[in-house]
Amino acid sequence: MAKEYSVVNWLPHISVDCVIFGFHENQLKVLLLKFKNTDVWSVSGGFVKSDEDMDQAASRVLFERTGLKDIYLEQFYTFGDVKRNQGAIQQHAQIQEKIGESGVDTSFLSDRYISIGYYALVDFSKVKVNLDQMSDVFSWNDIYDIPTMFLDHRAIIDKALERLRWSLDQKLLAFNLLAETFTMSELQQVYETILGKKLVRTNFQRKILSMDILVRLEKRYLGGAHKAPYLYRFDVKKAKVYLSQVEY
Amino acid sequence: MAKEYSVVNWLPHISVDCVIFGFHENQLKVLLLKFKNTDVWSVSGGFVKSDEDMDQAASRVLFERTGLKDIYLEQFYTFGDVKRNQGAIQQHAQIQEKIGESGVDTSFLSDRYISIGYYALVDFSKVKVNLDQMSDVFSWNDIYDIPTMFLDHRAIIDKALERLRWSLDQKLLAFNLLAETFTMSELQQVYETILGKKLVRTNFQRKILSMDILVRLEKRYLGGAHKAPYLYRFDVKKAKVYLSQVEY
DNA sequence: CCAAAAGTGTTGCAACTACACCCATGG
DNA sequence: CCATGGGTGTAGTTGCAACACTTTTGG
Repeated sequence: MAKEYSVVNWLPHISVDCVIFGFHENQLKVLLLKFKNTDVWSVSGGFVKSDEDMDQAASRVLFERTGLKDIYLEQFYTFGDVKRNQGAIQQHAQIQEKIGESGVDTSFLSDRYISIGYYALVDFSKVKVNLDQMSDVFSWNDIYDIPTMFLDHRAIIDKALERLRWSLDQKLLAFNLLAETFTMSELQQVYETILGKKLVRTNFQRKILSMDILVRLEKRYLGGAHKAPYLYRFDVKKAKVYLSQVEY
Repeated sequence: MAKEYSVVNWLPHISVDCVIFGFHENQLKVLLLKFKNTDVWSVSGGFVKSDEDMDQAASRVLFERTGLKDIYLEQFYTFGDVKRNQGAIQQHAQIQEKIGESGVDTSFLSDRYISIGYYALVDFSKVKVNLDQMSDVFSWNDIYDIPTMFLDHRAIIDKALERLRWSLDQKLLAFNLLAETFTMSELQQVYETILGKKLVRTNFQRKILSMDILVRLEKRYLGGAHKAPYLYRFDVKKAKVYLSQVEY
């Protein structure tokens, strides 16, 4: 009772899972957390406060994990099977035992949860990862190399990726994974790693430039013995014009 | 306590809203219910049992409302703003008062709910609508003529329609809105009403027939003073072959 | 000089659009 | 006969894929 004034009211049986994508070393990566003393990984999850929009809850989870605000977030699917955790009963027991040792209350792990899935696109270089209470390690995993995941988190990642591929061109999402300025070949590599296939440079360049959504800046000098590439910046206003012109 | 053995356990703060589409009089219709003694309409909603998958809950809601099973259902979005009901406080008060008169407990109307949105595609001629406790009238409304809706149900319908347009070709959904057999021009009208634009008959016909997903049956004789149209049946097996052949 | 970067040109394919036009047929 | 249904042909367009080729330039 003494602490009641500070008790946060969480909506029961509802969670938010946030698949965080980043681009690094020419590959698309997902941020994963490992439960303490186990080999089980998970995406970043959280709960929803009773006075909080779901989108806000997802933003909060993302902020807690990465320190970033104003990040691209998209809700993609809600996972609500009773047996989402089927085949993971042992996983539960193992995790509860291992984490329980550190004094964290893990009883919620065996409750039924309906989880609203979001994915986030972040500038890898800006992320400062904070672990949660139950995790001791984090990792940026290549999307084609996902380890054993908690519950149905593998399916959640797959569905997120499917939707990301989908929205990539429709919403010009690739730029959310890059720094402020980038070269054309970096952009092409983002496309290639997300779509999982090689693209022809000349055609890709033509396509992107014809959208008229980029501003070309000075060149990037790295001291290589060759011509320096141009840097580009994504122009939000131009992008809006472009997106509004695309028919539907 | 005497009734405790039969009490169903519902997940709190979670609801399922089901947008039911049908095709009638050459138009795409949505099934709406009107709250007793009010002018406020809603789509078909329900709650989720604690031992029930979300998809099952949606199927159950659909069955209760239409008497139909094994119907195409697709989850399309989850609505979770705290103020989903903003601007509808008066709506609440009005509805609670009006419906309260008939002895139905409506206290849940003012709770916060996270609603998982599904849409269903039904054969209009097979539906036998059952009202729920709170409604006294139902109506199949043209999608371009939606009345004042409960809470954010207008936004829910719009989002469902957007997704339906989207999945129409990808998943060959049009056939779910037609009877077992249908003519080519009926099919074309389904496409036209969903997409909201006229299509050129010859091109449409070529496109559909080239998919090789239909079986042509005998002609339909209605006694008109002109050539009778062919009837077609959708062939599920052929459709699967077609969909698996379409690249991505 | 030379390797990387940037850009142009062209060819061919596939899909779609818009029409013109023809044949079939029920009553 | 004739209104409706069913189908073919085709010309123009667009977008994209593939690839050859040229030009630029940092060090």
